[in-house]
Amino acid sequence: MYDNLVSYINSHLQEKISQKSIEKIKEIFKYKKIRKHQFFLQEGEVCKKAGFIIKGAMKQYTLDETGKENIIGLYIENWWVSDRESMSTNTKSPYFIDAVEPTEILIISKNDIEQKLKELPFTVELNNALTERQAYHLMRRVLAANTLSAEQRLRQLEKDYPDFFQRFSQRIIASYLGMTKETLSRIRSSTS
Amino acid sequence: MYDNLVSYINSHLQEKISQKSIEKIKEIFKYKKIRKHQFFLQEGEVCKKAGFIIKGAMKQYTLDETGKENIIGLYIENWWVSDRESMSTNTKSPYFIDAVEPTEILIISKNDIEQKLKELPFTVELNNALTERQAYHLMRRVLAANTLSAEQRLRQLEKDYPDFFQRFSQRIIASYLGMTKETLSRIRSSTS
DNA sequence: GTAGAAAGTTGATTTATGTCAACGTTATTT
DNA sequence: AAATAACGTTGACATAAATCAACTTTCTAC
Repeated sequence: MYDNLVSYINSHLQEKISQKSIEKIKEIFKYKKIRKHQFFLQEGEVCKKAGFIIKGAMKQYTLDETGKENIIGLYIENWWVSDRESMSTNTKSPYFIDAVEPTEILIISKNDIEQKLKELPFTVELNNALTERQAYHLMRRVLAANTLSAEQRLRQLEKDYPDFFQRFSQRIIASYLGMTKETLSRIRSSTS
Repeated sequence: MYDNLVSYINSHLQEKISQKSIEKIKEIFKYKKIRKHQFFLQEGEVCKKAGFIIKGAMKQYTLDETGKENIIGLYIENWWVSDRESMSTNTKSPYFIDAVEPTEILIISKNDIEQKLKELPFTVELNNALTERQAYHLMRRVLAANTLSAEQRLRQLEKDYPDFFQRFSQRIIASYLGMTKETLSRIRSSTS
Protein backbone atom coordinates (compact mmCIF):
# COMPACT_ATOMS: atom_id res chain seq x y z
CA MET A 1 0.00 0.00 0.00
CA TYR A 2 2.87 2.33 0.78
CA ASP A 3 5.13 1.01 -1.95
CA ASN A 4 4.22 3.68 -4.46
CA LEU A 5 4.96 6.45 -2.02
CA VAL A 6 8.25 5.00 -0.88
CA SER A 7 9.58 4.47 -4.36
CA TYR A 8 8.34 7.86 -5.35
CA ILE A 9 10.28 9.43 -2.50
CA ASN A 10 13.40 7.46 -3.34
CA SER A 11 13.23 8.50 -6.95
CA HIS A 12 13.46 12.15 -5.93
CA LEU A 13 16.35 11.84 -3.52
CA GLN A 14 20.07 11.32 -3.81
CA GLU A 15 20.03 8.31 -1.52
CA LYS A 16 17.36 5.87 -0.45
CA ILE A 17 15.44 6.47 2.72
CA SER A 18 16.02 4.25 5.74
CA GLN A 19 13.80 1.44 6.99
CA LYS A 20 13.11 3.54 10.02
CA SER A 21 11.85 6.37 7.84
CA ILE A 22 9.62 3.95 6.00
CA GLU A 23 8.07 2.87 9.29
CA LYS A 24 7.52 6.47 10.22
CA ILE A 25 5.85 7.15 6.89
CA LYS A 26 3.46 4.27 7.43
CA GLU A 27 2.52 5.77 10.76
CA ILE A 28 1.95 9.28 9.47
CA PHE A 29 0.17 8.77 6.17
CA LYS A 30 -3.41 7.51 6.40
CA TYR A 31 -4.88 5.38 3.66
CA LYS A 32 -8.24 6.50 2.37
CA LYS A 33 -10.63 5.59 -0.41
CA ILE A 34 -12.42 8.42 -2.12
CA ARG A 35 -15.52 7.73 -4.14
CA LYS A 36 -16.02 9.29 -7.53
CA HIS A 37 -17.19 12.90 -7.21
CA GLN A 38 -16.25 13.02 -3.56
CA PHE A 39 -14.31 16.09 -2.49
CA PHE A 40 -10.80 16.14 -1.16
CA LEU A 41 -10.95 19.93 -0.76
CA GLN A 42 -13.72 22.47 -1.18
CA GLU A 43 -13.64 26.16 -1.96
CA GLY A 44 -13.69 28.23 1.19
CA GLU A 45 -11.90 25.65 3.33
CA VAL A 46 -8.46 26.27 4.69
CA CYS A 47 -6.48 23.34 3.36
CA LYS A 48 -5.11 21.23 6.21
CA LYS A 49 -3.70 18.26 4.37
CA ALA A 50 -1.87 16.86 1.40
CA GLY A 51 -2.55 13.63 -0.44
CA PHE A 52 -0.50 11.24 -2.52
CA ILE A 53 -2.54 9.36 -5.11
CA ILE A 54 -1.96 5.60 -5.15
CA LYS A 55 -4.71 4.80 -7.59
CA GLY A 56 -7.26 6.92 -9.38
CA ALA A 57 -7.54 10.42 -10.77
CA MET A 58 -8.50 13.82 -9.43
CA LYS A 59 -9.13 17.30 -10.70
CA GLN A 60 -8.61 20.75 -9.20
CA TYR A 61 -10.78 23.66 -10.32
CA THR A 62 -12.62 26.85 -9.53
CA LEU A 63 -16.31 27.42 -10.20
CA ASP A 64 -17.44 30.64 -11.85
CA GLU A 65 -20.77 32.41 -11.29
CA THR A 66 -22.47 30.36 -13.99
CA GLY A 67 -21.32 27.11 -12.43
CA LYS A 68 -18.69 26.37 -15.04
CA GLU A 69 -15.61 24.47 -13.88
CA ASN A 70 -12.26 26.06 -14.66
CA ILE A 71 -9.85 23.21 -14.31
CA ILE A 72 -6.32 24.12 -13.36
CA GLY A 73 -4.89 20.80 -12.28
CA LEU A 74 -5.22 17.14 -13.23
CA TYR A 75 -3.65 14.42 -11.12
CA ILE A 76 -3.23 10.67 -11.38
CA GLU A 77 -1.19 7.93 -9.68
CA ASN A 78 2.00 9.17 -8.04
CA TRP A 79 0.97 12.81 -8.00
CA TRP A 80 0.32 14.99 -4.99
CA VAL A 81 -2.86 16.93 -4.38
CA SER A 82 -3.20 19.86 -2.03
CA ASP A 83 -3.59 23.60 -2.01
CA ARG A 84 -0.19 24.44 -0.65
CA GLU A 85 -0.77 28.15 -0.76
CA SER A 86 -3.86 27.84 1.38
CA MET A 87 -2.04 25.48 3.72
CA SER A 88 1.05 27.58 4.20
CA THR A 89 -0.66 30.96 4.41
CA ASN A 90 -3.71 29.76 6.35
CA THR A 91 -6.12 31.32 3.90
CA LYS A 92 -9.31 30.00 2.36
CA SER A 93 -8.76 28.00 -0.77
CA PRO A 94 -10.45 29.12 -3.99
CA TYR A 95 -10.23 25.58 -5.32
CA PHE A 96 -12.21 22.40 -5.34
CA ILE A 97 -10.37 19.10 -5.60
CA ASP A 98 -12.42 15.97 -6.21
CA ALA A 99 -12.11 12.45 -7.53
CA VAL A 100 -12.79 11.76 -11.19
CA GLU A 101 -12.56 8.01 -10.61
CA PRO A 102 -12.71 5.91 -7.44
CA THR A 103 -9.42 6.93 -5.88
CA GLU A 104 -7.07 5.60 -3.24
CA ILE A 105 -4.93 8.13 -1.53
CA LEU A 106 -2.44 8.51 1.32
CA ILE A 107 -3.25 11.56 3.36
CA ILE A 108 -1.02 13.49 5.71
CA SER A 109 -2.35 16.26 7.92
CA LYS A 110 -0.83 19.70 8.10
CA ASN A 111 -0.08 19.04 11.75
CA ASP A 112 1.84 15.90 10.96
CA ILE A 113 3.68 17.62 8.15
CA GLU A 114 4.81 20.33 10.52
CA GLN A 115 5.57 18.13 13.49
CA LYS A 116 6.32 14.56 12.63
CA LEU A 117 7.46 14.86 9.05
CA LYS A 118 9.98 17.52 9.91
CA GLU A 119 11.97 15.02 11.93
CA LEU A 120 12.60 12.87 8.90
CA PRO A 121 15.87 13.83 7.25
CA PHE A 122 14.71 13.79 3.66
CA THR A 123 11.65 16.00 3.76
CA VAL A 124 13.29 19.35 3.16
CA GLU A 125 15.11 18.12 0.08
CA LEU A 126 11.99 16.38 -1.17
CA ASN A 127 9.74 19.34 -0.62
CA ASN A 128 12.15 21.56 -2.46
CA ALA A 129 12.34 19.20 -5.39
CA LEU A 130 8.59 18.95 -5.66
CA THR A 131 7.94 22.65 -5.42
CA GLU A 132 10.55 23.36 -8.06
CA ARG A 133 9.09 20.80 -10.40
CA GLN A 134 5.67 22.31 -9.93
CA ALA A 135 7.02 25.76 -10.70
CA TYR A 136 8.70 24.58 -13.94
CA HIS A 137 5.53 22.88 -15.00
CA LEU A 138 3.45 25.97 -14.35
CA MET A 139 5.90 28.14 -16.24
CA ARG A 140 5.51 25.94 -19.29
CA ARG A 141 1.76 26.28 -19.00
CA VAL A 142 1.90 30.07 -18.79
CA LEU A 143 4.09 30.17 -21.87
CA ALA A 144 1.79 27.76 -23.69
CA ALA A 145 -1.31 29.73 -22.77
CA ASN A 146 0.26 33.00 -23.93
CA THR A 147 1.83 31.84 -27.16
CA LEU A 148 0.25 28.66 -28.51
CA SER A 149 -2.98 28.10 -30.41
CA ALA A 150 -5.63 25.74 -29.12
CA GLU A 151 -4.33 23.02 -31.40
CA GLN A 152 -0.71 23.51 -30.38
CA ARG A 153 -1.65 23.34 -26.70
CA LEU A 154 -3.49 20.11 -27.33
CA ARG A 155 -0.52 18.60 -29.17
CA GLN A 156 1.80 19.58 -26.36
CA LEU A 157 -0.42 17.84 -23.83
CA GLU A 158 -0.71 14.72 -26.00
CA LYS A 159 3.05 14.62 -26.07
CA ASP A 160 3.74 15.43 -22.43
CA TYR A 161 0.92 13.57 -20.73
CA PRO A 162 -0.58 11.02 -23.12
CA ASP A 163 -2.11 9.15 -20.19
CA PHE A 164 -4.49 11.98 -19.45
CA PHE A 165 -6.50 11.15 -22.55
CA GLN A 166 -7.33 7.71 -21.19
CA ARG A 167 -8.26 9.06 -17.80
CA PHE A 168 -10.13 12.31 -18.26
CA SER A 169 -13.10 13.24 -20.40
CA GLN A 170 -12.67 15.68 -23.23
CA ARG A 171 -14.73 18.22 -21.35
CA ILE A 172 -12.19 18.11 -18.51
CA ILE A 173 -9.15 18.20 -20.76
CA ALA A 174 -10.58 21.07 -22.77
CA SER A 175 -11.07 23.14 -19.66
CA TYR A 176 -7.58 22.28 -18.42
CA LEU A 177 -6.21 23.53 -21.73
CA GLY A 178 -8.27 26.71 -21.59
CA MET A 179 -10.62 25.96 -24.47
CA THR A 180 -14.19 24.75 -24.87
CA LYS A 181 -15.15 21.12 -25.38
CA GLU A 182 -16.48 22.03 -28.83
CA THR A 183 -13.12 23.43 -29.91
CA LEU A 184 -11.33 20.35 -28.63
CA SER A 185 -13.77 18.09 -30.44
CA ARG A 186 -13.31 19.96 -33.71
CA ILE A 187 -9.51 19.85 -33.50
CA ARG A 188 -9.60 16.12 -32.91
CA SER A 189 -11.99 15.39 -35.73
CA SER A 190 -10.15 17.52 -38.29
CA THR A 191 -6.52 16.51 -37.83
CA SER A 192 -6.69 13.21 -36.05
CA MET B 1 24.67 48.08 -1.32
CA TYR B 2 23.69 44.85 0.38
CA ASP B 3 20.96 46.41 2.49
CA ASN B 4 18.16 45.50 0.13
CA LEU B 5 19.19 41.89 0.00
CA VAL B 6 19.61 41.56 3.75
CA SER B 7 16.27 43.09 4.59
CA TYR B 8 14.68 41.01 1.85
CA ILE B 9 16.08 37.85 3.39
CA ASN B 10 14.97 38.86 6.86
CA SER B 11 11.46 39.58 5.66
CA HIS B 12 11.13 35.99 4.50
CA LEU B 13 12.43 34.28 7.59
CA GLN B 14 11.15 33.64 11.09
CA GLU B 15 14.18 35.22 12.72
CA LYS B 16 16.77 37.71 11.55
CA ILE B 17 20.02 36.47 10.13
CA SER B 18 23.26 36.87 12.10
CA GLN B 19 25.98 39.43 11.53
CA LYS B 20 28.21 36.57 10.51
CA SER B 21 25.78 35.53 7.83
CA ILE B 22 25.63 39.07 6.55
CA GLU B 23 29.41 39.09 6.19
CA LYS B 24 29.24 35.84 4.32
CA ILE B 25 26.61 37.22 1.98
CA LYS B 26 28.79 40.19 1.18
CA GLU B 27 31.55 37.79 0.25
CA ILE B 28 29.45 35.57 -1.96
CA PHE B 29 27.26 37.99 -3.88
CA LYS B 30 29.03 40.11 -6.48
CA TYR B 31 27.76 43.55 -7.34
CA LYS B 32 27.32 44.25 -11.03
CA LYS B 33 25.91 46.97 -13.23
CA ILE B 34 24.04 45.88 -16.31
CA ARG B 35 23.46 48.33 -19.12
CA LYS B 36 20.10 48.63 -20.81
CA HIS B 37 19.59 45.80 -23.32
CA GLN B 38 22.51 43.85 -21.92
CA PHE B 39 21.83 40.17 -21.32
CA PHE B 40 21.88 38.42 -18.00
CA LEU B 41 21.06 35.11 -19.66
CA GLN B 42 20.74 34.03 -23.28
CA GLU B 43 18.84 31.22 -24.90
CA GLY B 44 20.99 28.13 -25.29
CA GLU B 45 23.15 28.82 -22.24
CA VAL B 46 23.04 26.60 -19.21
CA CYS B 47 22.18 29.02 -16.44
CA LYS B 48 24.96 29.15 -13.85
CA LYS B 49 23.84 31.99 -11.64
CA ALA B 50 21.06 33.84 -9.92
CA GLY B 51 20.68 37.57 -9.46
CA PHE B 52 18.96 39.83 -6.97
CA ILE B 53 17.91 43.17 -8.42
CA ILE B 54 18.90 46.17 -6.33
CA LYS B 55 17.87 48.78 -8.83
CA GLY B 56 16.44 48.59 -12.32
CA ALA B 57 14.14 46.31 -14.27
CA MET B 58 14.54 43.17 -16.34
CA LYS B 59 12.48 40.98 -18.59
CA GLN B 60 12.52 37.25 -19.34
CA TYR B 61 11.29 35.97 -22.70
CA THR B 62 11.54 33.53 -25.56
CA LEU B 63 11.94 34.52 -29.19
CA ASP B 64 9.79 32.84 -31.82
CA GLU B 65 10.76 32.16 -35.45
CA THR B 66 9.58 35.60 -36.56
CA GLY B 67 11.66 37.32 -33.90
CA LYS B 68 8.74 38.23 -31.67
CA GLU B 69 9.40 38.35 -27.94
CA ASN B 70 7.12 36.25 -25.76
CA ILE B 71 7.59 37.73 -22.34
CA ILE B 72 7.00 35.43 -19.44
CA GLY B 73 8.59 37.31 -16.58
CA LEU B 74 9.02 40.91 -15.46
CA TYR B 75 11.26 41.80 -12.57
CA ILE B 76 12.13 44.95 -10.64
CA GLU B 77 13.88 45.88 -7.39
CA ASN B 78 13.89 43.10 -4.79
CA TRP B 79 13.09 40.34 -7.26
CA TRP B 80 15.27 37.43 -8.24
CA VAL B 81 16.20 36.56 -11.80
CA SER B 82 17.47 33.20 -12.95
CA ASP B 83 16.39 30.14 -14.88
CA ARG B 84 16.24 27.76 -11.99
CA GLU B 85 15.12 24.85 -14.10
CA SER B 86 18.14 25.20 -16.37
CA MET B 87 20.37 25.61 -13.34
CA SER B 88 19.11 22.64 -11.41
CA THR B 89 18.75 20.25 -14.33
CA ASN B 90 21.86 21.42 -16.21
CA THR B 91 19.95 21.92 -19.43
CA LYS B 92 20.03 24.72 -21.94
CA SER B 93 17.73 27.57 -21.15
CA PRO B 94 15.04 28.54 -23.66
CA TYR B 95 14.94 32.03 -22.19
CA PHE B 96 16.59 35.37 -22.59
CA ILE B 97 16.85 37.68 -19.62
CA ASP B 98 17.96 41.24 -20.20
CA ALA B 99 17.84 44.68 -18.66
CA VAL B 100 15.02 47.04 -19.58
CA GLU B 101 16.68 49.88 -17.67
CA PRO B 102 20.20 50.35 -16.40
CA THR B 103 20.22 47.78 -13.64
CA GLU B 104 22.24 47.01 -10.55
CA ILE B 105 22.28 43.46 -9.42
CA LEU B 106 23.87 41.12 -6.89
CA ILE B 107 24.96 37.93 -8.55
CA ILE B 108 25.71 34.57 -7.00
CA SER B 109 27.19 31.74 -9.00
CA LYS B 110 25.76 28.25 -9.08
CA ASN B 111 28.98 27.01 -7.52
CA ASP B 112 28.67 29.37 -4.62
CA ILE B 113 25.01 28.53 -4.18
CA GLU B 114 25.88 24.86 -3.92
CA GLN B 115 28.99 25.21 -1.82
CA LYS B 116 29.14 28.37 0.21
CA LEU B 117 25.50 29.27 0.49
CA LYS B 118 24.59 25.84 1.77
CA GLU B 119 26.55 26.46 4.93
CA LEU B 120 24.35 29.35 5.88
CA PRO B 121 21.53 28.18 8.11
CA PHE B 122 18.72 30.11 6.51
CA THR B 123 19.08 29.20 2.86
CA VAL B 124 16.93 26.10 2.77
CA GLU B 125 14.02 27.83 4.42
CA LEU B 126 14.47 30.84 2.18
CA ASN B 127 14.72 28.85 -0.99
CA ASN B 128 11.58 26.98 -0.11
CA ALA B 129 9.69 30.15 0.60
CA LEU B 130 10.74 31.70 -2.69
CA THR B 131 9.94 28.68 -4.80
CA GLU B 132 6.54 28.36 -3.22
CA ARG B 133 5.76 31.99 -3.81
CA GLN B 134 6.78 31.64 -7.41
CA ALA B 135 4.53 28.61 -7.80
CA TYR B 136 1.51 30.43 -6.34
CA HIS B 137 2.13 33.34 -8.61
CA LEU B 138 2.38 31.12 -11.67
CA MET B 139 -0.79 29.30 -10.72
CA ARG B 140 -2.67 32.58 -10.65
CA ARG B 141 -1.32 33.37 -14.08
CA VAL B 142 -2.41 30.04 -15.53
CA LEU B 143 -5.88 30.55 -14.13
CA ALA B 144 -5.99 34.11 -15.46
CA ALA B 145 -4.82 33.06 -18.90
CA ASN B 146 -7.41 30.29 -19.08
CA THR B 147 -10.41 32.14 -17.74
CA LEU B 148 -10.06 35.92 -18.02
CA SER B 149 -10.55 38.24 -20.98
CA ALA B 150 -7.77 40.54 -22.13
CA GLU B 151 -9.33 43.40 -20.21
CA GLN B 152 -9.74 41.37 -17.03
CA ARG B 153 -6.12 40.25 -17.17
CA LEU B 154 -5.03 43.85 -17.55
CA ARG B 155 -7.14 44.95 -14.58
CA GLN B 156 -5.70 42.19 -12.47
CA LEU B 157 -2.17 43.29 -13.27
CA GLU B 158 -2.99 46.93 -12.57
CA LYS B 159 -4.23 45.85 -9.18
CA ASP B 160 -1.48 43.39 -8.31
CA TYR B 161 1.56 45.13 -9.76
CA PRO B 162 0.74 48.79 -10.40
CA ASP B 163 4.45 49.63 -10.47
CA PHE B 164 4.93 47.67 -13.68
CA PHE B 165 3.10 50.36 -15.62
CA GLN B 166 5.68 52.96 -14.69
CA ARG B 167 8.55 50.66 -15.51
CA PHE B 168 7.71 48.70 -18.63
CA SER B 169 6.46 49.79 -22.03
CA GLN B 170 3.00 48.79 -23.15
CA ARG B 171 4.51 46.52 -25.74
CA ILE B 172 6.24 44.58 -22.98
CA ILE B 173 3.25 44.49 -20.68
CA ALA B 174 0.98 43.38 -23.50
CA SER B 175 3.25 40.46 -24.29
CA TYR B 176 3.50 39.53 -20.62
CA LEU B 177 -0.30 39.43 -20.48
CA GLY B 178 -0.55 37.35 -23.63
CA MET B 179 -2.11 39.97 -25.88
CA THR B 180 -0.92 42.32 -28.63
CA LYS B 181 0.12 45.91 -28.04
CA GLU B 182 -2.83 47.04 -30.17
CA THR B 183 -5.31 45.24 -27.95
CA LEU B 184 -3.75 46.72 -24.84
CA SER B 185 -3.83 50.19 -26.36
CA ARG B 186 -7.51 49.86 -27.26
CA ILE B 187 -8.49 48.64 -23.80
CA ARG B 188 -6.71 51.56 -22.21
CA SER B 189 -8.22 54.16 -24.50
CA SER B 190 -11.78 52.89 -24.19
CA THR B 191 -12.15 52.37 -20.44
CA SER B 192 -9.35 54.45 -19.06
C1' DG C 1 20.36 68.68 -32.04
C1' DT C 2 19.24 65.74 -35.62
C1' DA C 3 18.27 61.22 -37.69
C1' DG C 4 16.61 56.95 -37.04
C1' DA C 5 14.38 53.68 -34.29
C1' DA C 6 11.03 52.20 -31.16
C1' DA C 7 6.65 52.93 -29.08
C1' DG C 8 1.97 53.96 -29.25
C1' DT C 9 -2.52 54.90 -31.69
C1' DT C 10 -6.23 54.12 -34.79
C1' DG C 11 -8.87 51.98 -38.55
C1' DA C 12 -10.12 48.16 -41.65
C1' DT C 13 -10.20 43.43 -42.03
C1' DT C 14 -9.49 38.55 -40.84
C1' DT C 15 -9.44 34.65 -37.94
C1' DA C 16 -9.61 31.63 -34.14
C1' DT C 17 -12.42 30.42 -30.78
C1' DG C 18 -16.66 30.92 -28.06
C1' DT C 19 -21.68 30.50 -27.75
C1' DC C 20 -26.02 28.43 -28.49
C1' DA C 21 -28.71 24.70 -29.92
C1' DA C 22 -29.96 20.16 -31.47
C1' DC C 23 -29.04 15.49 -31.47
C1' DG C 24 -26.94 10.78 -30.97
C1' DT C 25 -24.06 8.11 -27.89
C1' DT C 26 -22.26 6.45 -23.77
C1' DA C 27 -22.27 6.13 -18.68
C1' DT C 28 -24.56 5.99 -14.27
C1' DT C 29 -27.96 5.16 -11.02
C1' DT C 30 -31.70 2.80 -9.17
C1' DA D 1 -33.24 -3.05 -17.70
C1' DA D 2 -35.07 1.51 -17.81
C1' DA D 3 -34.51 6.13 -16.85
C1' DT D 4 -31.62 9.87 -16.48
C1' DA D 5 -27.79 12.41 -16.88
C1' DA D 6 -23.34 13.38 -18.76
C1' DC D 7 -20.57 13.35 -22.79
C1' DG D 8 -19.33 14.22 -27.49
C1' DT D 9 -20.36 15.91 -32.16
C1' DT D 10 -21.88 19.06 -35.54
C1' DG D 11 -23.79 23.31 -37.53
C1' DA D 12 -24.91 28.23 -37.60
C1' DC D 13 -23.64 32.29 -35.81
C1' DA D 14 -21.33 35.84 -32.77
C1' DT D 15 -17.33 38.02 -30.99
C1' DA D 16 -12.87 38.95 -28.92
C1' DA D 17 -8.64 39.56 -30.31
C1' DA D 18 -5.01 39.20 -34.00
C1' DT D 19 -3.18 41.03 -38.10
C1' DC D 20 -1.88 44.47 -41.34
C1' DA D 21 -1.11 49.08 -42.38
C1' DA D 22 -0.58 53.97 -41.96
C1' DC D 23 0.58 57.52 -39.13
C1' DT D 24 2.09 60.33 -34.92
C1' DT D 25 4.73 60.70 -30.92
C1' DT D 26 8.43 59.73 -28.03
C1' DC D 27 13.09 57.85 -27.20
C1' DT D 28 17.84 57.06 -28.13
C1' DA D 29 22.20 57.32 -30.01
C1' DC D 30 25.57 59.54 -32.42
